[in-house]
Amino acid sequence: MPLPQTEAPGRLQSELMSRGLRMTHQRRTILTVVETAKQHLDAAQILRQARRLDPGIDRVTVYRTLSLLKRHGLIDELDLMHMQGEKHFYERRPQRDHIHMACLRCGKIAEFESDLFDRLKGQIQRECRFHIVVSRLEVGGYCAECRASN
Amino acid sequence: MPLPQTEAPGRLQSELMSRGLRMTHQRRTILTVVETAKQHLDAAQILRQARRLDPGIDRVTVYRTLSLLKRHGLIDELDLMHMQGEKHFYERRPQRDHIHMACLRCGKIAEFESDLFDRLKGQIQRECRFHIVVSRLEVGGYCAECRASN
DNA sequence: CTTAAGTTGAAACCCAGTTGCAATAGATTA
DNA sequence: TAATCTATTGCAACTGGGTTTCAACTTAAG
Ligand SMILES: [Mn+2]
Ligand SMILES: [Mn+2]
Ligand SMILES: [Zn+2]
Ligand SMILES: [Zn+2]
Repeated sequence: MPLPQTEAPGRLQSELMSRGLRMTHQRRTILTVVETAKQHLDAAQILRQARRLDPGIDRVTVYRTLSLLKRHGLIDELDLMHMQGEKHFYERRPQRDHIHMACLRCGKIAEFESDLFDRLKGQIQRECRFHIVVSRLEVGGYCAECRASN
Repeated sequence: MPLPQTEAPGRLQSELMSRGLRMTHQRRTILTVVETAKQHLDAAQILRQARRLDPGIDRVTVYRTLSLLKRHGLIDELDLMHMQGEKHFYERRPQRDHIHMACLRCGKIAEFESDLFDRLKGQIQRECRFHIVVSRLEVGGYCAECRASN
């Protein structure tokens, strides 16, 4: 069952519309999936979720929409240490960047915001005269639980 | 022409041998390539270089050796923002971690060591009780030259 | 030298992501 | 509202980076 077009646009959607991009039914669906995701989703998961709202949607449209969102800086692409396969994960770009920690034993992903991280980016921009558009800090290791139960 | 086996072993090589791993001719060749690389190389580049020393070497052996080195923490795997294709790049793990900056316009890769980065990792280990095994900070943006000539 | 386990190359395979193209659907204009 | 123009879509074929399988071959130990 297609989404009603009366649906209130989310932030991603209004962001794209304000940039003069065509708002298609498929895009609206994919944006909704990304916007309401509770964890980091890969392209296949996004496709599956999107198909529950609009069964006709094709995976190529998911990939195209993800690149569009990436190009516009509205989502971030993550590797999450490529713990199984080479796929990438996506999340709405947050107001403030965060770090991703991937446990190499249990696979759990944790997030962490840090003032030190913000300062580090500031240092890079100043000392390297490098204008940062996107940044990704991912660490792999062992979480507290996995270290305990060992 | 195969490398003479009298060749003095590099750090990677002696590290692997000290861990009781079999030192084959192919591994020696690949280790030499990685060890003497002047830039970040992807698997295909490593294969090409290795074949110049030992033409019979197969790409599957390159991939297997790279995973071996990764598993032993002797090399780091980088995305470098996946600026063309989905390939990965490799470098010998340095004594001190560094940050990679990829210019989205000219493609240049710069490296940067920072005390703030070391402190940030310390903070993560302490405050998140997360034992870091590997860390990767990559930023994409615009280098000084590209910002000037625009 | 013999032996046993680890490693190799070749070929087939896998999977995430991309490309080409004709049909379709947004947005704009009249 | 209808015509128009152009961006977007779905499908199918394709690409590229990396992996699996397995028989033949090395390596290191004894
Ligand atoms: Mn990657
Ligand atoms: Mn996140
Ligand atoms: Zn864990
Ligand atoms: Zn540049």
